[in-house]
Amino acid sequence: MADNLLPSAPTGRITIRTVAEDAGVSVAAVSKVLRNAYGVSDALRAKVQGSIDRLGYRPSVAARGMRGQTYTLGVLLVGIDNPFLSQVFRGINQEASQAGYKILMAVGAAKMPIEAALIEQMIDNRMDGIILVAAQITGKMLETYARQIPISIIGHHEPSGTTFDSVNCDDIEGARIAVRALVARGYRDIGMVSLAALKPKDPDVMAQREIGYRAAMTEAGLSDAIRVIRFDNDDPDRAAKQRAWITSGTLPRALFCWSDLDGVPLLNMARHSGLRVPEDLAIIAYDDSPVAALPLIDLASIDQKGDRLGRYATQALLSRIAGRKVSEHRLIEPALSVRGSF
Amino acid sequence: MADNLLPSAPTGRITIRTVAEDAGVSVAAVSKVLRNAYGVSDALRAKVQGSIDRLGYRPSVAARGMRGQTYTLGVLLVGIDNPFLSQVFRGINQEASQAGYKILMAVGAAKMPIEAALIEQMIDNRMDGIILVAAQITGKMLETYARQIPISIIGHHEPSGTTFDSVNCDDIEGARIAVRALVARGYRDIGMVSLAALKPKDPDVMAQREIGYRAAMTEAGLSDAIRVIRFDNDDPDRAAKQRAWITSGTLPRALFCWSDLDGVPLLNMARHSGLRVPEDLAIIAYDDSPVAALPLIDLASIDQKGDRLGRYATQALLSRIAGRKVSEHRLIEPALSVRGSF
DNA sequence: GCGATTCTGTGCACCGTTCTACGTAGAACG
DNA sequence: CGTTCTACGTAGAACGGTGCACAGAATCGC
Repeated sequence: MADNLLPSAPTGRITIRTVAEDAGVSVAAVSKVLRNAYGVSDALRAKVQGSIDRLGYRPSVAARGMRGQTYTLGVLLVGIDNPFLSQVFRGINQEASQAGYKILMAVGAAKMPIEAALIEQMIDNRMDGIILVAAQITGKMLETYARQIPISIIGHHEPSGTTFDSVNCDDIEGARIAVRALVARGYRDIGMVSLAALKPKDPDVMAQREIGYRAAMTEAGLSDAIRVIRFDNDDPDRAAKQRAWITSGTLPRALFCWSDLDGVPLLNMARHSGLRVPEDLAIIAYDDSPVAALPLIDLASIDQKGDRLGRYATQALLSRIAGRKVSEHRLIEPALSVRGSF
Repeated sequence: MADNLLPSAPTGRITIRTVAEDAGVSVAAVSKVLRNAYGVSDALRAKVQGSIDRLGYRPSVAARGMRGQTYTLGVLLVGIDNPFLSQVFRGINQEASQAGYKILMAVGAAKMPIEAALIEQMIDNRMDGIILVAAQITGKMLETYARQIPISIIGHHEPSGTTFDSVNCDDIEGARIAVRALVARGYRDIGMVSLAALKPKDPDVMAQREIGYRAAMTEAGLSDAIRVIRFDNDDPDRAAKQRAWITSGTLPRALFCWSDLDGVPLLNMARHSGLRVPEDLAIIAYDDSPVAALPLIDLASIDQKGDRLGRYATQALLSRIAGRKVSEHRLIEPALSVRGSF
């Protein structure tokens, strides 16, 4: 069909060869300067650097990727519309750029096959390492990929993993903090709002928060009041079902919600349907997103310290790339942002 | 038995050579199958495809990038925490994956030098094309980059540009719609909240919205009431200044706000400080983000149809990659999401 | 029946780097 | 003054694909 291949290359690309010629040295010498490799005199370095600057040369990542490093990290996010993720991303970006690494990211829609394809894409693109943020990918596939490329993961509790590193906020403790705070205010009938999980996997942050919730309830002698309400993330009638539940009259007195993503809408529905928060319904959610902090919302929430998660995960990845062989699993402490919703 | 006489190490990565050996054909033949190139019989294609599937072969993007296409598009977003952008991204993703293209994205923090560096990075990474979303980059640099790589841009009004394509929501019209809606309800004293711009550039969406605001006010015979209030995006005391303004008693009766990003907080501050919306202050903002639709917020907003912007921009980019030479500048119509805030 | 014209598949020269192995000049050594 | 070090620089083979030029087989036209 379209064989009108017009070679629109007016100016030949500036390659390492152009630079070498310009500086009157060998290609290998330029490469050495580029990589700060051993065996370059100051005179040669200056000469080459001069040519590089003058010509505005930039090495081709593609060509680099065929033999050496690309100095690029891949970041796989579950979604793009979650403000918690943007905190994490900020942390990653900061740490990576400081170390002279570039970031390319992809968005995985919380579906395993899509995530797998994206990870493979990153491997194909010869990234030096990958950071997975709250990915759905399971332990087995994770191990497989981690053998092919350094991986650092956020939001996946699997401290037994040996081929990858992880950084997490202590989700069990986060849930505990929330429940304890509610108990301290005198609430007894405390339910938890979670996602539907066909097979709740331990590594999942959600599972951890449920564990924390149950533990804290039991510790407070409230094991009889334990109640987990689930809303399927893929359900098209999700909002309607939440609304129906809020107005059903069967609500617990207080709610611990897995995320602001549900917490904010639930609080909205409650107030809108005439319930007073916290007088009729107390809520503490998770993620401490900016929306939760709005005066009209004023939703208490557990702060996961996303930027710190991002920074630590990047540090771990870089040290793994640098050669570390043993895996590292770090846990940071969450905190409650107290607001008027409980 | 099958001792490998050829240098293809059994342990090494599965390359095009491995596949060729396995299928008993030449490397060139495999490459042809990969690229759907001309001159391949069905028999050969089937044989090669079989080997590819069996071996789980995936071509190296880096190697491809050195000669041919990478089938990867770069997306540069201004930020990650803006819900409007996630709509756009969804549209891009949908259209690109349908055409067999992969997406890699980067985030530019609305700073020109950072954006420039990221664009260069994408060129270095041999992306087939780039989509810029609401980038700050100016016309001149844009032209320069567009000569090196196909570029399609969203949120940048410059229909005179010949080297790149653009897709925009009609921002002048969007502002007009908002002002007209306010006028129709009887409001006269209508102010606009905008960003601080040292030198307001025409291509900027903000400038366009201001033009629309002024035009609509003039058309309604309200040119005397024209009033633009600016808040610098980089000001650390931004929130405090907004709060001070809201409580200053010098507010206009109605507000057209450049984005929900400011509209939602302003509405919050207003209600929180005792003002009734819309009885004391009417507001229409821009972007129609999910937060605006929350019952407790209920903020009227101009819908930019982000996913359609994303889809069109991707289509334009792909057709440009396919060989189109003349540039294409498309404009789509915004719409008002009516809510209780005015 | 024979040259001309498709149709298929192959060989090989790239693409722009990195990296190993090696050559060479000058300094240090005995 | 010859020999060994050391430091610097170079040549050339990868890396994993693409795509041009071409050869051999099959089909066609007359």
